[in-house]
Amino acid sequence: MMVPAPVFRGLFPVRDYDLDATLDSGQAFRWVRSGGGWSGVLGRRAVRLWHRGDALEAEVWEEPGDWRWLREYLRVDEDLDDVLAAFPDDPPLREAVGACRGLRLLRQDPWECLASFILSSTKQIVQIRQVIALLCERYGDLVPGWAAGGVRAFPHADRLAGLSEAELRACRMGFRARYLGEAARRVAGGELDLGGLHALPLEVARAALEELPGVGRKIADCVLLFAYGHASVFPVDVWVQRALEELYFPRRRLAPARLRAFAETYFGPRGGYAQQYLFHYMRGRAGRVALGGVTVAE
DNA sequence: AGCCAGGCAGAGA
DNA sequence: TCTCTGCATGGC
Repeated sequence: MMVPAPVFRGLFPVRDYDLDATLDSGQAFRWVRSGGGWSGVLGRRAVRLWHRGDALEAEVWEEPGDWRWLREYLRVDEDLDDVLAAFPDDPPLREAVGACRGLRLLRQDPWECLASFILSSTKQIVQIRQVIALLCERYGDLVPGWAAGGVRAFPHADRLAGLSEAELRACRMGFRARYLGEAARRVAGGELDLGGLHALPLEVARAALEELPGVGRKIADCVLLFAYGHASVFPVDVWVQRALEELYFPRRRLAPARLRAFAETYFGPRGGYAQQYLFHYMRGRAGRVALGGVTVAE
């Protein structure tokens, strides 16, 4: 079987960019490790990425134009020093940043981001990946890529809007099927204008997202942070809640709303970045504890 | 074999 | 405002 060779190549100088941490930090769910790098699909473009010394290398199968679509997704022009300088200077955050310096936020497509996080509720990240992979395999358009027959794009809202709840449930998404279907119908029907949210103030955009069934504060905040670039937004999930309670409020129990209120003032205008470092730090630590459980007995 | 997962909605106090 | 519960599914 002939596997088409990528025909276009781009090189993007970067500093402090940890591609592995970034693409495997639970903000995007379709990147797969391959050939020492990563394979994924952005919009209708298949992309492979590698970290090469002081640059990121990209391969694509269609005319890339000025590459702006990729530079903006990866935020290669964002200066990490500026981001880190906006953090409060405290031991927990220093530790978290030290563990994965170079972790970045992406700038994702709003529909894919919204749909993905609707599917994320009470699911492990591995499972979210599986459900999304299945959804794409069944309902995504084929685009030129690393496989001979093409690779699957993320399904458009209007494609999913035409599916029955049973068809969605068959992608193993359980009770989230009703939520995803309804979101797809409202987006496809123009009732929710995702493009228009860019121009709206943060609170208005958040309220618009929370109108969707199955979308509460946490999922709305993930979309506002990961797709719309609202850098101060601080999504609080179970991991981040654990991190805040353990690192900032040991032996106290705060209601989620109070924890969020603390986080959004304390972590400042780039709080969303701080949140991502804490999230990744806690996940990595949990993994190491699980793996190293035997060797701890010294 | 259970516990729990990048939550949310609805009900009840 | 806060707490409790049901919800599908499957990894570990």
